[in-house]
Amino acid sequence: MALVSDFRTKVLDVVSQIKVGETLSYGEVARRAGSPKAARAVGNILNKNFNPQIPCHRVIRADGQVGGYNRGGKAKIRRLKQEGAKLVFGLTSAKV
DNA sequence: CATTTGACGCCAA
DNA sequence: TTTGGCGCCAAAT
Repeated sequence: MALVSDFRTKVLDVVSQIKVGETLSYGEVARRAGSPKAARAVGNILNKNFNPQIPCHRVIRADGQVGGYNRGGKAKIRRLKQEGAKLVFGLTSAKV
């Protein structure tokens, strides 16, 4: 009953496990959720399930980009910087 | 029920 | 190195 869809629940669970200052990529979350190729699905799930309990803003792309955010990528970056996450630099990946 | 979209990821040109 | 295209999964329409 509690299982709406294994993936959805698992993804939300994994994301909620992210600690402060840590950032996971969609691919990583997808892999933990049980499907290493469901990175797209992960983004979709988070996008339609913005749970205040889940730090979806700590989930970024594998390229190092922040990706997107229901509130706007800017807000996401802001939140990550505020928590001390290793953000490259805004939206443009400044590959040092 | 089938099709389209979407916060991605990786390979090829 | 950069840009483009394909592949994969789930949810929405």
